[in-house]
Amino acid sequence: MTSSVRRSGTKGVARADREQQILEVAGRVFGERGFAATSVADIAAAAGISKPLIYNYFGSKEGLFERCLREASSLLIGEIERSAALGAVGLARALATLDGVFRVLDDRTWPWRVANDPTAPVADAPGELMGAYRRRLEELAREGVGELLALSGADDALDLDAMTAVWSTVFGSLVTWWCDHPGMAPEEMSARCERLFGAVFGVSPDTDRTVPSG
Amino acid sequence: MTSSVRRSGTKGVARADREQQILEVAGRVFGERGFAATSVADIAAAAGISKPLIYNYFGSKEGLFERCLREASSLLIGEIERSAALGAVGLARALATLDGVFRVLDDRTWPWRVANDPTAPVADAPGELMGAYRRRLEELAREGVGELLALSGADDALDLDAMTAVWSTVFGSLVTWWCDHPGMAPEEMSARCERLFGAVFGVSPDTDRTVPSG
DNA sequence: TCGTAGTAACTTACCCGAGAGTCATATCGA
DNA sequence: TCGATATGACTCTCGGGTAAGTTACTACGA
Repeated sequence: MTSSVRRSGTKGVARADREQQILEVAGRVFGERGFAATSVADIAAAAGISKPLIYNYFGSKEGLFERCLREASSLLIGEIERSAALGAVGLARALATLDGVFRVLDDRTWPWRVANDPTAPVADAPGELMGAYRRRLEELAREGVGELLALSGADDALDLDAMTAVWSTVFGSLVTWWCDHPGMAPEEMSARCERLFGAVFGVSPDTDRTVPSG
Repeated sequence: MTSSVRRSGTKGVARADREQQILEVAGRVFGERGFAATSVADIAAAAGISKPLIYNYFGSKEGLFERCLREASSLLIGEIERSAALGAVGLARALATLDGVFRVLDDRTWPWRVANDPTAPVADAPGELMGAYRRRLEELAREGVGELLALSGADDALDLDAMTAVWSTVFGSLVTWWCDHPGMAPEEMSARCERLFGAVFGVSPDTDRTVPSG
């Protein structure tokens, strides 16, 4: 007579499957509480497995986080570069980028939260990855912002720098606001962004007024 | 013959003075590394005293942080309300508010960093304080944003909500960017903000175009 | 001008719990 | 029966918090 509760031993889950399952759960938990505030035991419990299994698969808490971060950043950067490659310019490009991000995060927002986790470790692999992710996004943002500033005749390097920082956080705050309102469809949020940009710039989005993306 | 290194016992510093000194040092360290990443021992070392003295004065790590946060939020909210009371409207009010914050933080930016520390505890007194600070700022921001949206005929409650979030982060990112560029004079940064707003809105600041503050 | 007692300021050396990480062992499918 | 999958029960370090003792300033009586 075997107990209904299996106490140890294989559960017949293949290594690759288990790995994916852990990554998905870990991403969700890291996304909710942040790296610093979640323990490996939390993740193990959420995944219905034991702590050593995680160490067996990922080596360390940082290693696990790094994998989540890698998935998150490649998902986001991939989407944003795809939107950029669409060829839209200015305001339209900004809206297309936002729309792409909303769609790719629909019903699975943890990649955004993980990629923007303020409690992520600064050193080692996660820190490098985070830095690379930020630099790439900033690069893309800088393009669009540069066009906008050039139009106004402003060519100060620090102005461009500051404006890029501002645009990045605008983009980020729209996505974060949407993440905090679960159940709102991507199209609905995209429409909202269009309205808001229209209200600020006083133009309709098909105008080729230059506005940053990314 | 007394040793040149005093090992324990009073150093002749009055309680009130010591308290102020610890608060200033703690604010700086909390501001640099964030609440979660700084230990009480770090602060003690930076202040040149021992850990128990901090507990004697402030009861707990959270208690110490709460005092720093209290000072920071009252400084910032005080300044922002003062700017609001100046009576400027729209873009001019936004610029006046930014200018006030730059001036009050000049050469002492930790209050901003502490008040915006993403690793601050969410529960208990610090959490309450942080929440109150955020709500107050949001209230002020909502005023100006509401005017702007009303102009465009947009009256959706969630639009207002999202736009308020965006404006708050724009404000925040300008201040944070400035904090990350030490040595830049408040007037210089204010001028920069004016240029940037001009580039975005395509208007000069004395236009009474409605734009949020706070 | 000296003890000397009282008190406020301060430190050393410790406790203790949380959480990262490890080891020996158990179970199962082929 | 062998190797892959899995776990219970540990160790160890870090950091918040404390108990108990040390030093110096002050007041005051002789």
